[in-house]
Amino acid sequence: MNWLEETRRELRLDLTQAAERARAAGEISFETLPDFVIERPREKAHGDFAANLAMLLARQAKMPPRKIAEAILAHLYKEETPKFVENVEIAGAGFINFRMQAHWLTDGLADAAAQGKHFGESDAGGGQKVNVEFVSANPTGELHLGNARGAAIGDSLANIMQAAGYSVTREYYINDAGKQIENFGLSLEARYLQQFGQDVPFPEDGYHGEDIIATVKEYIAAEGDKLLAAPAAERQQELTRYALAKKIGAIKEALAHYGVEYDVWFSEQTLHDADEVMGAVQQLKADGNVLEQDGALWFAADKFGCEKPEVLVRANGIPTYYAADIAYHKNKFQRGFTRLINIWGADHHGHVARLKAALAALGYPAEELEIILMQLVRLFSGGEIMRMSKRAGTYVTLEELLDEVGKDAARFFFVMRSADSQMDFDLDLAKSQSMDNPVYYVQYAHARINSIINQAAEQGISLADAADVNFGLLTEEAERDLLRRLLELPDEIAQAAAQEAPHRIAAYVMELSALFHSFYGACRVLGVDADLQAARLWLCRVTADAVAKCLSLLGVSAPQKM
RNA sequence: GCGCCAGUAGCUCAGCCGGAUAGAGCAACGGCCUUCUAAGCCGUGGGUCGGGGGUUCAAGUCCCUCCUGGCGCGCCA
Repeated sequence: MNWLEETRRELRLDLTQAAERARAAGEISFETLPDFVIERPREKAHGDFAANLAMLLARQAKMPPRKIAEAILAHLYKEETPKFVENVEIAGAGFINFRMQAHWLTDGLADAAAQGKHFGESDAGGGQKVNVEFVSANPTGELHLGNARGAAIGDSLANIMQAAGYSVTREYYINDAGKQIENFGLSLEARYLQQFGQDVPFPEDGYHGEDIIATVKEYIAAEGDKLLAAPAAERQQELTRYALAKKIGAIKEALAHYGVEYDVWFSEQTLHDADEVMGAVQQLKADGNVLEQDGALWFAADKFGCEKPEVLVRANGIPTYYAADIAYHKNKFQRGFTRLINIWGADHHGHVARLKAALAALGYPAEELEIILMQLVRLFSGGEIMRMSKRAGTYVTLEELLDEVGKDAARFFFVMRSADSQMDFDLDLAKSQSMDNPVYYVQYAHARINSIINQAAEQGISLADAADVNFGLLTEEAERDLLRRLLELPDEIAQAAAQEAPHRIAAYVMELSALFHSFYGACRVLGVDADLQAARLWLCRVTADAVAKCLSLLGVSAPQKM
């Protein structure tokens, strides 16, 4: 339970009771009390909390909202004394505004201080088992900017949901089966044979990258020419196995540099090996949801809200990626997850409806599969949009990005924007002016606070026991503005989790930092009256912890000094 | 043609279940370093929230329609 939530709960109860009494007294009439909100007004002049109850009752009660508000107020706090409410007034179109007593805010700081590093966390998620799958890039290549965005969003969302009381598993789906892997094997084989002087043709849509040649050379250095005599199928298989392990290792390493660690690396091949793909197809068939046409097997997706049927098994007998994906998501539900979140590039959105349709046909709650479609990252350089192309040298890998701007700036940059806004990534800007990244503004706030606390320690002043501190001494406007926003941290985290919107945390921590910088300019911490100093030191401590928590949720470091 | 996302200050973007006078950063201009980090603070200017209609006590937010940009609509993944 957090301070704001607790307060809102009490105010809601108070208002509900007052409205019931007003009805009992025959002053207003309504069937059921509407689901009103208690919000924090943007304008400080409107008090600490505002309720829209009277406006929502207007229709039922057939009275003007302000009259209703008056009737409710006539019964509010008549029989009991409120714990924190200073006064209540009617304003605007019929808002009921609550102004809290001064100590309500500072008691909130005491409450936060007592929670220590856990301040901000909640059990809003109720321990729900959530699977967050992100990046899942093709394991035959390197990670690029789009993957970097997906990784930042997915990992941060997982962190945030964990802090909000969900039980989160981070998962990477390895597409190590299917046509592109077959192609990969053929490419490797061709390069392998070419290394031994054989003039073999390179597959038409093979992997032309230099990295394939390098991988083959590494293999030869370690294992020699033993595959020359092997049957082609075995040769391809062995080279594929070796190269995939290398590639996946490199992907893991790049992600680790980016601060991303997965709980599960899920291999698509295992689904085929365990017959889960055909198993899912068979289940759809048994339920009469497939049809045969042109030699292929189709899922009747049109029976489940889609436009047309979709191919599950090709005429050549090989199941499609779609069939494997159905089996994969079925597998996730079977592992006990009750909520599935996937971060996908916007170019995959055509796949969403048919995947949900198939899961619904299999009897799973498709609405618990949430697919966050992340708009694509467009590379921008010299004022022009460029295609990501290896040949033109405009292909930017995650590792290169990390070398250029570093983990903190990269992750903050990507998680600052909401997933559904398109991003233009200006390479020149990222390289030349990374200091413009707001991440430094936030980190600077953390370093500044740390500096104050360190200096206090050097003067032999340590943080007092929070129970002994008179937080009521914090009366300056800058202190109270900071504190007011600080206490919203648990709400912000819970809301970012519920809305699956990690960018909200970035926005929040920027605001919190701005409020701290203002406070810093307006109030001295060290060298003031000892009791005031003790209270301000605590305000600093809790602020620093809140900033550090937000940054850590975003995968960004909180430096002690800058 | 159909579907998804976007259109908010000069630029990049926030804006939570509809709430009161639409915000931030950057850019521009003017101030503030002999006291805790100036990677900072304080102040000023800047808006038909793409256009039009509708619902509502209340619309940037919901509905309809049109315009513009991006991405999809494969027996690819």
